[in-house]
Amino acid sequence: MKGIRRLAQHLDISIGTVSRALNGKPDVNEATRERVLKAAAELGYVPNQAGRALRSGATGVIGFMMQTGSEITGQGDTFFMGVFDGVQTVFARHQLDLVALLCSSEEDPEAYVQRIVARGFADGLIISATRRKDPRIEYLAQRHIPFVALGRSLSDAGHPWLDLDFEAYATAAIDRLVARGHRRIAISAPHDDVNLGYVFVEQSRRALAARGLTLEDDMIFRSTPNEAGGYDIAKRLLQRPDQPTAIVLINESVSIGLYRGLSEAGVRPGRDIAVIGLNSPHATFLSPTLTCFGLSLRNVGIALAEALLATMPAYQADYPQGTVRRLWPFELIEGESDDYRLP
Amino acid sequence: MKGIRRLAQHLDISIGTVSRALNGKPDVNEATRERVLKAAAELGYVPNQAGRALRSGATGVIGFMMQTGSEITGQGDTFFMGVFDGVQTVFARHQLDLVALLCSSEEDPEAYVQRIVARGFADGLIISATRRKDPRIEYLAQRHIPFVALGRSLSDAGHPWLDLDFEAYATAAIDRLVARGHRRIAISAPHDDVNLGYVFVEQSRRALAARGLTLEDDMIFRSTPNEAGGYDIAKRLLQRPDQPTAIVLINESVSIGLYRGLSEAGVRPGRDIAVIGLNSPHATFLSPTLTCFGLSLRNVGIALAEALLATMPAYQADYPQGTVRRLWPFELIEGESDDYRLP
DNA sequence: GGATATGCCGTAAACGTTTACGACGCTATA
DNA sequence: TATAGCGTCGTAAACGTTTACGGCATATCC
Repeated sequence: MKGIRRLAQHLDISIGTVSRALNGKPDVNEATRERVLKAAAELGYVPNQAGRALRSGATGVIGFMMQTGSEITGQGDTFFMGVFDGVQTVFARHQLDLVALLCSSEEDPEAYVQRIVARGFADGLIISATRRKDPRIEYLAQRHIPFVALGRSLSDAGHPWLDLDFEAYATAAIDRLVARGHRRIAISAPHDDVNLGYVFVEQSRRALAARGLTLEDDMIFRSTPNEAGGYDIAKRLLQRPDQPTAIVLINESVSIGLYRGLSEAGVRPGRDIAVIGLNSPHATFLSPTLTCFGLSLRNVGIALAEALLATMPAYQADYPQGTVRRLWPFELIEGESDDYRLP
Repeated sequence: MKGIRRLAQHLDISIGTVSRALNGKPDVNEATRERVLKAAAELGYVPNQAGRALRSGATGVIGFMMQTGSEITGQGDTFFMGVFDGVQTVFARHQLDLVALLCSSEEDPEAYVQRIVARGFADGLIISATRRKDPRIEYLAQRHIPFVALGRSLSDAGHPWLDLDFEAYATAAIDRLVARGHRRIAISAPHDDVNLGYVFVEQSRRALAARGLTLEDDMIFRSTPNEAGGYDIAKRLLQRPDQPTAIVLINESVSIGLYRGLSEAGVRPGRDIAVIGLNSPHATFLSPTLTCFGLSLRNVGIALAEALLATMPAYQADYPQGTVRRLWPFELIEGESDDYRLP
């Protein structure tokens, strides 16, 4: 005898009452409820996931989907760890468990999400690294699976999303550089169709145009979003006859490799070239210090969790209604890397 | 009508036969098996996780347990991403899904693992960041839950484990430094009781003793295993009257902060102090280049997965028997950071 | 005091799948 | 021809939980 039966037998009451007591249903005496909770704790009873899920459809699990694999990663750094931290503080209040769904780079993300959904793996999903056109969104929305996207997309299904305000970042960074006299400003960009890349490139273009400048195509340095990509950018950038005098980076890790590539050529950020990037634990310790934009990943995680729960019937009572679509602002952290000024 | 019933109705055969066909059971005609597989693909049928798990006990999911939370992380970097990559290539062959079980820093790891097991969440577990004495191991072994540990522990339950060879690392690094004339050699260490910290400290002590040197307690710089910890080490190290002339680091990220802290004081690795660390994507791009020890995380992941599957009855036919207990060797990557020599 | 409401609890069906068991038709053997 | 064996398939019971439903007390009302 095991499971809820054992608990019921031990207490000499029916399994129905035990279940109701544990799940906080109304029609159960407070005295017996306490007896049940006490016994459950003593016997270490934990409801079986499969049984519960099969009957009620709820698993008590929220999945955070992320891609793995050598190329795409680089994003996979401490970024997600910070977000997880925030998400979990919210979920803990509802006895929800957060698990990371690791989609291999060899598997199609849409097929993966379909599999997860069909298997009834999680009650809700958080998807990240949204593509400009993202089939996952359409699929989830159509099936009415509760989900929230970290990142916008052209695929609009009236779904909730959160995103970092890369437009504001591009504008602020470029305005700052233009104000310091820069005219030939380069930017970095991912070479896949992840949405933030598009947003960043286009807004950079507009910000430059507003200052009477144009973003030439060869001033867009596409790279893998990791340290090696940054190193590669430095090499390509330095061998150009019309070197840019400043560069704005869209990824946290590329600054590391960029610094290295520049220093090998004796080029020093803040003295010979202006660099603006995004904040991260290791970017913080670059020398010379990186002028960067950052935000509280934990707060993003909290907002992400709340946005998701607001769409789930079982939890939405505790959260403000309405599908949230929210841009999260960056804050400037002044460093030395953009001290380089032109007349 | 949905699920397997729909598929059976569509094919006009019983659900039992459909199930047997899909699961590769012997007593089913090859022709009908093909019909079933074809129809399943067309209708996009995926067996419901809960139903399957409830009946057969198998979920098709392997959990990789890792801690989240601001303090402990720092390990959470690209390290795990590399391991995941290897694990998944093995699991893909068996239609097993890898998910990361994120244990919040506010929850007791043992309670967490008990909850996961009692819920019947996964068929097998990979646990990481093993403690010197780790209650998770005893619990899992006692319940006969298939698992493998990434990291050794004093808690020996005859269980399979893999670990990086930190003894060899300590010995090689210290021998190298001693050969270059160093006598006052410092090491870094975590301040919790994670097993690798203990191993590293003790082996460093032995390696020094073998050279007639002693590891003074105040030459052990305990810190958080991240960039900030490295920065802190630099500050503490520099204000000492009897500054060490060399330091060996046990973590991948601390080198970043250490470099920064040293450079602020005008101390340059390889010229004024010798530094040896562990390899990582960002350590690779430090300047001056870091002399470090590294290995293929992907291969570690592959070995980890194979070690786990070898203990699971459903899969062990494909893998060599015997519980694996294996140390993984580091390889030296020579850099400039330990060029500093003493007479 | 009878009818009605209320609080609490037990019963049993249902969720979707796997699998032990038995049934059926066919072939091979005696 | 009778029997045994084999290949294939359908039937139905289980897995552990939740929950609709009904039943039994006790309290409340006229």
